[in-house]
Amino acid sequence: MPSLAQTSPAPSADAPRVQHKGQQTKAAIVDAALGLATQIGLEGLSIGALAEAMHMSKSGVFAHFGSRDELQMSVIREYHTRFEHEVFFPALKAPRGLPRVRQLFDNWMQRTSVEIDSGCIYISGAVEFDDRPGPVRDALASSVQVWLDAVRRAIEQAVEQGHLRQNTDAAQMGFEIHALILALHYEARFMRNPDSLQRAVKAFESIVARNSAA
Amino acid sequence: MPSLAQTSPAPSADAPRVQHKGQQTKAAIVDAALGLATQIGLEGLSIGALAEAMHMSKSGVFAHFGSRDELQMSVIREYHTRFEHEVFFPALKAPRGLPRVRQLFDNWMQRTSVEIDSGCIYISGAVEFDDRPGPVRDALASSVQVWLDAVRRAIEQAVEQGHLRQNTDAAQMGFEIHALILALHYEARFMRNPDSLQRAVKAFESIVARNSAA
DNA sequence: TTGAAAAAAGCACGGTCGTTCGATTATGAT
DNA sequence: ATCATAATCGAACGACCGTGCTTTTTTCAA
Repeated sequence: MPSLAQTSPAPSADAPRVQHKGQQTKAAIVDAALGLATQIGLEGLSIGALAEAMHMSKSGVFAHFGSRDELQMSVIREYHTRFEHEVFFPALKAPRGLPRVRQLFDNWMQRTSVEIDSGCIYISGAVEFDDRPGPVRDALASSVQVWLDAVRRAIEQAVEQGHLRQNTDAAQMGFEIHALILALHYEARFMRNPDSLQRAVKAFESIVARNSAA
Repeated sequence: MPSLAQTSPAPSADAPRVQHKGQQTKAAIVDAALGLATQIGLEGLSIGALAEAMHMSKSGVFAHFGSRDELQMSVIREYHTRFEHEVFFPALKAPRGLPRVRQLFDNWMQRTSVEIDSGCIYISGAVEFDDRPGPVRDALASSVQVWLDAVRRAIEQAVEQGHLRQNTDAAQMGFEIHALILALHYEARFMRNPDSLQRAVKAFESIVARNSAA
């Protein structure tokens, strides 16, 4: 489920015409599952704990997915969608070019800051599945790749607009920005270092300055 | 178990005079446990699987540690020691200042590159324990902190030596270098992007250049 | 070579896991 | 209101988990 709209924000035609009871319940389960997964990871997410949180039986929850893999992938899809709506789409309102790159990073960092308390499944999932082949890993990796590509495209546009130096390596700059997000998450969430946010901001400005057009 | 020698490489006086059978076995278990933990994480490490790998009974393995926590902490201590010997101590042979900072980063990156196949428990552990208080988390966090502090000290020395600008923010530079390692691990190991290593090298050079004395 | 101490094994326990299946209840179109 | 269908439950399964106990085997010094 790529999206992160190369062209348009997509009509999100997932929802059926009339919401049957089952679909509402399933949506509620996925919502609760996402909440659990951000805290204890996709691997730590158990059907039993999820059922308890939902005040349902294990088998009642299970029936909506048919397998644990499907449950995990549903969570990933939901996370993808929310990431789009909280980070990507709002940044499209900023003018194409450097302003939009800044807005993307700001939103991304903002979300990561919130996730200092809740956790980010793009980061925890990468660690949990980096050695475990299968459909869940694939879904996670492709979801992340779609987002990283979107960031790189925004940087390329900033070059085209003349905001960044003509010889800017967009993929390189994307790598360095991604690095800052990972360090922010690591040092703030795990090491409990409160300076991390301003460290990330400062480093971002250095990167922009270095690649800025004269 | 800090070390990462503020002053001297420490005589490592852990080993008893005469190695009794038990200690040899325990060392072999910890070695195998570290191998398992780097692949499937400290949380994924199970006593049953470890016993099977050692061709021992579960209770035979268990008796050496008394609890799973102790097993995990033993693994962390072992990793700490190896990290010291593979990354930190060798870099001390480089002259104090920028050369040593470069050597530290090179060794660190080298190790991370190897860990693209095996995994790094400082990274996976951070994700697994960022929300789980307890002695294991504490051991892990303090072990990481000791290393990050050592990197920062090396940068400070490079400032003192006049290799880096006088107003260099050593903690900031340490943050940015750490970020590159995290991104290298993420993009190479999880995203399977082969360009990651040179991306990290290039970014490191940018950081050094920006902070270099005129 | 003996014998105490250390190490390892064997077995069982309560618990949680994902999953299956048959029975039961709730839903919603006719 | 009827009734097929969808949703949920309850119980059970085999597997694995960490851990505690008791017994057997191995080690090593006297």
